[in-house]
Amino acid sequence: MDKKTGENAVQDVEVRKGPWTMEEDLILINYIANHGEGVWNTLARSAGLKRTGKSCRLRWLNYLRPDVRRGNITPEEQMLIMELHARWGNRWSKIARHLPGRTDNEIKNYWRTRIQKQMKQAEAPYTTQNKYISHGVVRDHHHHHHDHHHVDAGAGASHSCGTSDGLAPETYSPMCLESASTGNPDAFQQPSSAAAAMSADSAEGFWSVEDLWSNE
DNA sequence: AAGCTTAGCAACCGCTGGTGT
DNA sequence: CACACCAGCGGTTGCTAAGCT
Repeated sequence: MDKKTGENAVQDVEVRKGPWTMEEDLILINYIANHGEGVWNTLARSAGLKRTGKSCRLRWLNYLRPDVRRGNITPEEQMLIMELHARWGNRWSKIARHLPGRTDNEIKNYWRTRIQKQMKQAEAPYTTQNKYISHGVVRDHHHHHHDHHHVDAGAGASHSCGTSDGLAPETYSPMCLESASTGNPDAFQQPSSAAAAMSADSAEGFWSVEDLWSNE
């Protein structure tokens, strides 16, 4: 009767779901800063987070990662997304690899909420055949060999963390410390330049809430 | 001014392929 | 060889904010 796959061990650890809190973010950030990422289930447990490894991974990759870039898709990026989507269909992660700092999730959301809508309105009444819709595109069969698990970041060295935007309201975005994205984005072991952003009491590489979210 | 609808986004879910035991 | 575990992908949902009537 127990199929506890380690991740779902609902025995004594109740698993949290839903939106992440600042505290949880901090725990995750600090843990990864000190121990590195990987083996997410173990990480979740060791860090003391009552989350699944999956959830931690997602949170980190899509949101907390220093080199992640959110909001304000530029027109150039939009063009690229449309182009790549026309070529590959819904291969979001593949597309994302060509947009430094962007995640598959964000591109997917962007596509669905904006581009798809735009096209629907533009393509309009007459055309019965949407030349753009992904249905017929490269849907060979369900194969996605995830080539690598790092985006080829490092190319986009100039991520200004979305602060230089005049557009989005910008939800709370913790990682607005200029990350050393030009190194190895994966490791993040020693937040060298980020360490500069830390205030005094974070001597041993522990970031406090004030360091990340300056609540005005 | 209040209620209702729509848009946007963060996060979850199920599934797949790869790898180690 | 079979089984178990892990990482990753893409689809989908649920919640909140914004816009509209």
